[in-house]
Amino acid sequence: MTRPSTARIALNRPLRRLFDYRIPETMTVSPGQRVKVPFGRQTLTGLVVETGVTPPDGITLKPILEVLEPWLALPAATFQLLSWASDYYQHPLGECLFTALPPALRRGRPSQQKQDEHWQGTQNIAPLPANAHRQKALLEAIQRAPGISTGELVKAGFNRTQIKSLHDKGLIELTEPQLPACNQTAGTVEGPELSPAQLAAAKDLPQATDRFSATLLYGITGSGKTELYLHYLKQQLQADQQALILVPEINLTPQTLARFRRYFGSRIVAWHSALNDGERLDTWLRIRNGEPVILIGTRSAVLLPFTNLRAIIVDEEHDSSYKQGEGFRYSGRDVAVYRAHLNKCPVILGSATPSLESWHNARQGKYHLIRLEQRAGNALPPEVALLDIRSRPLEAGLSRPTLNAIKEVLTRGEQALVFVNRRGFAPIMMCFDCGHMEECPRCDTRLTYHRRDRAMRCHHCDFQMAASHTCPKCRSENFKPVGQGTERTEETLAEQFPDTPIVRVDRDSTQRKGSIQGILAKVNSGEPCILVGTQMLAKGHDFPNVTLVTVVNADGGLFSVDFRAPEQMVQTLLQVSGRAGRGEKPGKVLIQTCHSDHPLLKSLCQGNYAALADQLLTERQTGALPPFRAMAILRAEADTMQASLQLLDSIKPKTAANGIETWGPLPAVIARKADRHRAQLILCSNHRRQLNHLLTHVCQYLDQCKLPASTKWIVDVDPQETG
DNA sequence: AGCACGCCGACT
DNA sequence: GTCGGCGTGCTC
Repeated sequence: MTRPSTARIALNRPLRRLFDYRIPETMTVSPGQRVKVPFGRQTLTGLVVETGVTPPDGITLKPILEVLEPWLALPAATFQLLSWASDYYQHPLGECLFTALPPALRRGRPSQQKQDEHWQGTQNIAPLPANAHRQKALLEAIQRAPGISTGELVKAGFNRTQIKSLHDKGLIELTEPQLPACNQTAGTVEGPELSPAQLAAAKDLPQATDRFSATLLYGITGSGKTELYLHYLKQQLQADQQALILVPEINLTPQTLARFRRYFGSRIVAWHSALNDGERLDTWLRIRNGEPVILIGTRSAVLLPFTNLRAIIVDEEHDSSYKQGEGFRYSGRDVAVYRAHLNKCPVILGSATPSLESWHNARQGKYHLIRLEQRAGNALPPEVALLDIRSRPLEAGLSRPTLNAIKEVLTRGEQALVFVNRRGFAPIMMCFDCGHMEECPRCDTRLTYHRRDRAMRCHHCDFQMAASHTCPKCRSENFKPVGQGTERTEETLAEQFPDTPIVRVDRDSTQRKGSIQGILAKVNSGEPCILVGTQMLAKGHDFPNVTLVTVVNADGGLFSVDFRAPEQMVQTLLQVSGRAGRGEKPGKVLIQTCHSDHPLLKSLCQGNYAALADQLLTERQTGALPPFRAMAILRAEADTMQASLQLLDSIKPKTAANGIETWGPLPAVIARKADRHRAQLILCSNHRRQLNHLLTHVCQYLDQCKLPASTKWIVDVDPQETG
């Protein structure tokens, strides 16, 4: 067999092309290996994609300069996963591959903790010189223990020259490391105690097999999904196997980790955005070496180079933060399902409010559905009621009956939670004489008013200015904040309940690191208090003494331009409702709305997400929307709206072919952001394959278009936001 | 993305 | 006369 003399290399550049290089005769390279190559005038780190390729005509190949380490930076399975994702999400392969490397390996030198080479014998038989006793002994040692490392061989009295000599003769070859011995501390607890309902669900979870399976675990809030995950891993995961648990960023708290560590000790390893480069490299190498860890991580953990992954769990699978919103726009959840598929292992998607995508898959029988519809312990599901606030006087958004309900709870010595759904409802300054509202000079947005420092800020660029006391246009003094923010609600509540502590939880009040932990500790002391907050309060936290949840305004999601808005509204409201009555006391939820007869809100009161999801799916089917069709968005931004629209218009004719439907091009909902004019073209198809092919074609076309540097375009497959 | 080349305005 | 602005083009 002759050694290949050429290699195709991917670079960490936003280029939808690969570059071919000559492999010097003294060098061997394999796909997945890191190399150093000349590129123009610079020297870059590249990843080998393929060897033995035929380079394009008329190009003289430059040589690969160096192989950075003998082992594969991306093992075959991970490499395959990323190649698929690159194609599916239409993002350049080089950038996809490099996002799966820790920052320390993305450029520059080989890792400091240089990994040992591991050896095994080959099929080749070649005579060794009669006097080569040491080489003969070395070969035997390697054949006795395939996977033995250079370091171990040196310790056994061999030297590197002897190893190199056998390698050059083709008698030994590089191989994967053996699994390292576990020197891990075990958990202190055997396994979680399960309720009868949990036990029944546990029996229904997939058995450890070498087959792909996808399971949707639909478990209402407080039903104890985490215990099920723990139980499952205890039962099914063998001591030498790896598992992955994906969680949304804000759920990855020290408490979550501690809970898992009680059962699995140091086998639990965390992966999240707060790790530094050293910790990243360390964890990455442990995974790469096949250490049998159980990794709990956020979105990007799904791209880690597991070599023995036998189970994947995606918690809160409906959470929109699984979709990356920029660059390589992958969905951690969807990549996880594909990874399980490639890997032939089970994946479990868990949620109290499953995404319509997963719900649809379950209804179609693609996913196995497990229902867990009983709360653990004695907790009862909360009672949900609508409160129509049309023609009712409001105090900073709160009606009299709502305030009375809060008062009642406080007198019983319990706690209340006031949820402000701020989305699209930020406080703005308005003149009550001329109607003037302050706008951002660089964006098509209103400035929002921040009372704390009397500043007007744009939430879409970095613009800010001092707030004025009088209308800048007509000089009227009748210039006041309108709309609902957490600050105003907090203020009003403080007036109404002067003797009760008010705890505000939102991005501003939790900016100081760790302050949320302090806040939550205070709440869990159980003293009567009122919690005021945004989305952050809806997720995962357990407040045993909260017995009343009020939603200031539920109507934001009912009439939005975004087709996902109703789904997200229902999910958020149910998640926040789940905060009520998690202890012994029953909980109550009061939702203020101007549309108490809206069918979606009426169903919400039944507390039955399954019925709601069915209802929402019917609407999606009628509208021929995802998950019934595949969707992608082509977005453009330029110095003028005309340039953006023109670019998209030039694409539209190319989509006419076979079953691709397009909407637009239309200016984005926020048409101008930081003085850039934005537009989009929505593409839909009944056949994902067809849409994918079209997108490949469109990207190819746009790549070769000579566009002005200021005009940018991107593709978003399975978009989360349609604005 | 970098990085160089290239062609027009305000400085020694 | 040059230093340097960022538009455009190329990287195996």
